[in-house]
Amino acid sequence: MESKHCIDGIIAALKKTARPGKQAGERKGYHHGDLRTALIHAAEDLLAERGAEGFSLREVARRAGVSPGAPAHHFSSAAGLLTEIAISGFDQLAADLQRIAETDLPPAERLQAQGIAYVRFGLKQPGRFQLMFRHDLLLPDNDRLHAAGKTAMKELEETVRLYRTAQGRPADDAEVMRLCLAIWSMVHGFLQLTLDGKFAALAPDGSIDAFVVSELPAIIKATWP
Amino acid sequence: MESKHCIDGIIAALKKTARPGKQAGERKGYHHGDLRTALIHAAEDLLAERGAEGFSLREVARRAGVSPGAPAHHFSSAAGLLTEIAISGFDQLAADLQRIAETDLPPAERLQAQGIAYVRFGLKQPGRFQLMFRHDLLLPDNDRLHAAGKTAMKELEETVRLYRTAQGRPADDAEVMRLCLAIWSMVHGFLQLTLDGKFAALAPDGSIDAFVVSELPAIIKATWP
DNA sequence: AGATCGATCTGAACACTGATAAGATTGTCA
DNA sequence: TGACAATCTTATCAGTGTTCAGATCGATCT
Repeated sequence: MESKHCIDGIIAALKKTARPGKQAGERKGYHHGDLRTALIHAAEDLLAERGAEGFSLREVARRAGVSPGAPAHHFSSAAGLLTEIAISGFDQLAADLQRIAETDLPPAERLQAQGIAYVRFGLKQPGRFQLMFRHDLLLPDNDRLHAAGKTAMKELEETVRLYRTAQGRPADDAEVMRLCLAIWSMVHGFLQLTLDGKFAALAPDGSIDAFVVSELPAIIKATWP
Repeated sequence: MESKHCIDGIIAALKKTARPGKQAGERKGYHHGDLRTALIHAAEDLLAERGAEGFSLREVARRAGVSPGAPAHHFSSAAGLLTEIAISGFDQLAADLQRIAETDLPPAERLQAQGIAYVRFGLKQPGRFQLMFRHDLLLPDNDRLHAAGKTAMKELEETVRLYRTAQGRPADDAEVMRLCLAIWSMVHGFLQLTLDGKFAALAPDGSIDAFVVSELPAIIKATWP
């Protein structure tokens, strides 16, 4: 009995890490085995390929080799599936920011690095990033989603507090919040405008990402030296 | 002959300003008379009610009292109609910014006022604003759209140039561009995050607009004094 | 071991969407 | 008046998310 349960756990873990089922038709029988995570993986792939607007729940089911009605047994709706992906996106973002917070860089450089990391995150995963800020595609009032978003922002908040105190300026909650909103807004807007192609004319050779990554540090450092 | 054409012009002008056809069934006969502008008005109303995601070309046709296929004779596609609305949005935004540029405020206050005007524009017309930055819903490579966007940004650019020279700091093209990107990114990101509800937790009494309008000036002035 | 039962998936609906094409209608112009 | 081009209707197509009765399967209980 006990050994059986143990083996089941190992098998389930192997299935998750091995990422099977990406090819349709790999299924053993009527039951998929781990459809929930297979759907999430398929959705992440689709999001990476076509962006948030090219997403389609039926296409995800198709890629998982399953009928259009199958996802309903694992997610309340398309928004439910997308919400999971948005949550893991905020988790990844928080991890990226935390990695910088744990360095021994001076506060100013730490702040700048976090801003750059925010933009890099969005450039690497445009579809996922834009999804994270499309509340019309996500479940409203989802506690885990809100919590994940706040966790990511806490990373920035702590850095801002250090930055202010290192500057010898007041670091009360109101001042910290204002600077948080300021830098978050700037990197977020910069990223959104980039992803929407509004800076296309500024990059002569057509490589927007290169332009963005080269100009952004100068912009941030000029604003918050 | 000539008087007839003249009268036709007057009638057409009256129709445009009077905004008829908002109620379905007001049509005289088989032909609508001024369906193109009626569709634009209906689309603007729908956008104001349900936002960019609630938009539907069929619903617009329904509101104009016309069949689903009718819009195809006036716009190449749904994106064609939405592009017209985005263009007029950039025109309005440019006018708002220009109104401030024509005042005799000192450059710093002028810059701050333009940032605040940008956010106010988006708060007043959230659906239209978000549409303006959803290139997946608009016609790609539309010259008039790109031109309208650039015109709006020129208003900001001139103010930035004044601001830099008034500060006695270098105002070459590269520096002006960087500051333009910085302030545009911040107000744009601030607005996007607000409209996506990411600041909802910060406004205690639930009135986000009031919170935003009260905090934004402090944030901008703290960043660019 | 065998029956049962809940979880899982299918397949077919339903009500939508945007786009397209053939035909009906109308205004205009020669 | 007749012809023509612009305009609008109607029907159709392919696609979407969601729902639901029924098929299938794994696991659990007797």
